[in-house]
Amino acid sequence: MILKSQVEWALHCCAILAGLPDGSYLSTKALAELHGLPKEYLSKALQSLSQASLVETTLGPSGGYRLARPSSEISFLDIVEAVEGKARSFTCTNIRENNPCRPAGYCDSKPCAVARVMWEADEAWRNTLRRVRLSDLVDTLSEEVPPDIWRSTFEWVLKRAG
Amino acid sequence: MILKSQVEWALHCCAILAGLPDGSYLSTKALAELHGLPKEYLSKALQSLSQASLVETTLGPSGGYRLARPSSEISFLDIVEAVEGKARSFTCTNIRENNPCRPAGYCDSKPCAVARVMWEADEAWRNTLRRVRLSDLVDTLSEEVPPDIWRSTFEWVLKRAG
DNA sequence: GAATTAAGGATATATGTTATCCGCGAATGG
DNA sequence: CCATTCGCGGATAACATATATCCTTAATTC
Ligand code: FES
Ligand code: FES
Repeated sequence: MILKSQVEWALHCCAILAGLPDGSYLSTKALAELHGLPKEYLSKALQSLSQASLVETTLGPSGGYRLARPSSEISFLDIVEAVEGKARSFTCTNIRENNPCRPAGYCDSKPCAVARVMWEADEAWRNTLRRVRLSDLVDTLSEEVPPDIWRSTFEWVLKRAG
Repeated sequence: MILKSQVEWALHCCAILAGLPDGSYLSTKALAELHGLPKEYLSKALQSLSQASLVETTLGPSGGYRLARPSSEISFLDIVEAVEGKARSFTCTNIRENNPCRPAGYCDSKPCAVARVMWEADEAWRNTLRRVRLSDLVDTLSEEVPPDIWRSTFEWVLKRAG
């Protein structure tokens, strides 16, 4: 069980978009250069964010992406699910139905106890991600990233934002 | 992010092994028939359990698998990690190092804030699985599975256990 | 009109999952 | 001793998914 690397990309890109001034956009090209990522493939991740209505886009020169909502109203889970999908990590294939001792046509009243535990763990994972807002991440980063790097990064970004 | 189907298989097999009388073994063949699974491939999952020292094996006719510890001392996490591996679901590829605004040779003091949140969620998932014991599963199943199916299943199993 | 952009389709490659087959050595039962 | 039954590990193939690139289209800017 491994998450796509696109998850890391999308989270970092959203953190950058959260720091943009209102009304300006940042292009895939800039985000790819900033993070050293393949532009074409990063574009797929950003499209996922767009389809999930987490970001808005505009075309043409000075076009690109911006957040569709304030960063305090976007959770880690929103971003992770946009890229990774909302499907649960554990899928029950109902192997209990193959038990040869079962009467034919017997129908279970509940989902399997095994699956319920696995789904509970999945929910715990999602709840953790649900509780962390994008704005929390930006707060943490602005504390931890050395001020000169933080500043020069946003100068770099603003130079390319439309 | 999706778990292997072997996880479902291993958990169900362990639940059966937990119901075996002391000292007896159950073969891959029996476990595969009981759950309608490909014998050869299920064998790989059981080998993983064996390598993790969750089960003990013996060879020859009347050989097979049994739990290496009481079911109250085996957690869901033990079983899931045996099959799925202990690696975290999120791997940080350090894309922050590619920031062109970074001074060359700058070294981060902490893991990235993004990764820390993802790892925290991973821990929440593992903690949920850690808290559930195999014996808890057996208790739940013995309550929920209709008594006649439960009984005939173990008759079926005992007939094949060595 | 020329340049730039996001979007989406097609395609290729790498990796991981699922599955099967085989041979080995150990244990059992006759 | 011998045939059978096992777990174990290696090799291999089929299939799905993740990663990556390329191309076309339509919208936007200047
Ligand atoms: S049958 Fe699917 S988890 Fe039990
Ligand atoms: S650099 Fe890997 S999660 Fe931030």
